[in-house]
Amino acid sequence: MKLEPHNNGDATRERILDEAERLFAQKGYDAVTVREITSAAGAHLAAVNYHFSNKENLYLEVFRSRWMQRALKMRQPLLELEQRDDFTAEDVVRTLARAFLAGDLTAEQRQRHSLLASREMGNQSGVFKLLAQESMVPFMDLVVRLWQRCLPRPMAVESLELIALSIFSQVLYFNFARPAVSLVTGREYDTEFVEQLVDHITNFALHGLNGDETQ
Amino acid sequence: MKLEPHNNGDATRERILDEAERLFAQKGYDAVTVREITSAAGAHLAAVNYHFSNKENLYLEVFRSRWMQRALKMRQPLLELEQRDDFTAEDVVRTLARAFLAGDLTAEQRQRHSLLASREMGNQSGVFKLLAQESMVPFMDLVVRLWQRCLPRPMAVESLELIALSIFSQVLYFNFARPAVSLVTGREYDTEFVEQLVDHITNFALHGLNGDETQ
DNA sequence: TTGACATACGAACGTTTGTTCGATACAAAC
DNA sequence: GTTTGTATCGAACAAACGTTCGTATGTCAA
Repeated sequence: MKLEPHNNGDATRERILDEAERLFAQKGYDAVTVREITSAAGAHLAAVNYHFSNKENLYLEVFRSRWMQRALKMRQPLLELEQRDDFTAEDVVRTLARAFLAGDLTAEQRQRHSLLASREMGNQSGVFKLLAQESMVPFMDLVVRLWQRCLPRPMAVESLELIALSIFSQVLYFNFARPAVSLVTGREYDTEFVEQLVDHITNFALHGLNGDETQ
Repeated sequence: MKLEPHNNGDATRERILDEAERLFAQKGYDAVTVREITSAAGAHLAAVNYHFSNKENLYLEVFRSRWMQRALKMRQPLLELEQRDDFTAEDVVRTLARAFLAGDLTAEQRQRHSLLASREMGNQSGVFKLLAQESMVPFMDLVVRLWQRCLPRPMAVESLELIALSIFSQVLYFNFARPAVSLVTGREYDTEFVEQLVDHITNFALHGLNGDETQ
């Protein structure tokens, strides 16, 4: 009856991580049960405690080995931009918006990413500290650094930080609040709409309400 | 030993609603227990089921009788603006930002409001539908209407909706993600910083990165 | 004083929760 | 073939969960 060999390598562990991330993003930590995770992963109930000692550590591991890795991937386009010697402020914003909304991850992965992040933004748990210190702060610093290199006239770091946060709040929101956005705009998150969103965020971040429409 | 009379009017009910809202905002629905709520409210465990039939209905009632009422209050300044016959796009944005970040509610109430909202933005529960249909959509419509009356040249409704969502995402984020914002900026949410945030959002929404600094 | 009514209380219910533990099955090493 | 180590399994645990129910205590009208 049993198809899988017992010496599975890390196959079961990985499957549990996958399903755990999916369910944690969808429902939040407390709404998900260990039985739900292991059942979805086709694993035994006790597998969570065997591979991750306990539920809380599994949650932490989701961030350490899944979320962080994806955060690095999403930072990559900006790092590549940093290598170039000519780029504009628009390049920076567009690259950022594209990385979060239309990068090479799947749509589901992006939503997961933002949902998990937004769930941790409110409290001050250990996961939040990891997420903020290891991902958010370096990301903000990078964006500010890029702007300082390409803006025609210098701006205060404090102002640039706030602007970076404003843009960040938008890409986060347009990802994790999809039901709300779809309801207000009446649009589905198809390729066309996502491209429009990238354009909008770029435009808005550059010129605000007074910006020219590029589309 | 008992100080409160048994015929309490709705005092116990109200106390439970208060503590329930506070705890739901802080921890989320599933992380809060009925015992925790009633204990914080100084009420009996069974009081929740007596006054609200069950936990889920208590959660719904928090939104119906607390959250909605506050949402109306926060819309008020914009409705007053609508009565005037002269106002600028800056007035609209500043009034909106001020209502969410520095209105006459307490700082804690504003954070609660945004935390509860952000928790419901991700899923499609019944509470979300209530929140979106009864509060968010009318709010967006109002903002778009105001802009259409005062902008020098007409803009497409779709563009204005996206801009309204962008501003909304910022005021929401700067409220519910206070730990993250404080960590990145190194600032506490004192009066001065909140005023700076209102200025920033207004400025950013009007001119984006290219905006003049008014401060 | 009595009755009806609303609220609060104590105590328990059945279920679900995360976790534990010993037994079992398999692969690789000796 | 035996041993060793890793992974899975079945079964159970104690604790915590939301909920229920009968009773007690108060208020107010008759």
